[in-house]
Amino acid sequence: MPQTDFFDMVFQVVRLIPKGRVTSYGAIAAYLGAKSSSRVVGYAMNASHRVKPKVPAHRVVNRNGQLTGKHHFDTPYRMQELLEKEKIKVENDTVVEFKAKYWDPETELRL
DNA sequence: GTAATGACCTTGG
DNA sequence: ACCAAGGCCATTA
Repeated sequence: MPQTDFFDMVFQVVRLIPKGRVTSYGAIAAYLGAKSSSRVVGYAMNASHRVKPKVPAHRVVNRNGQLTGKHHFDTPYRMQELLEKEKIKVENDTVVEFKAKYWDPETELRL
């Protein structure tokens, strides 16, 4: 499978996201050193379904905190359900208190 | 092989 | 303050 290292790194970071926390594509891209390639991160999520260890893509949202990719899940409700399971409130396809639950790899992982 | 798209973000007018 | 366009990497047609 032509999954490049970029994808793998994205999956790694996404899998490292603590429970009850969310992050944004740009944050992961920035952590990888490619803040401009935030699109690739989103594409990686799309491929996350094919990866062996499924990646918690539901914890990844855009900079606005909106569940833009919920439509790409098995069902549009799946993402919200998973988020609610993590004690993350979601309203109007948007994470409530997003900034409060925001998890920045550069700040948390980098230390 | 070229062209277009995509779960985005940043910058310019 | 708002609207528009560009850029990045990989995949698919």
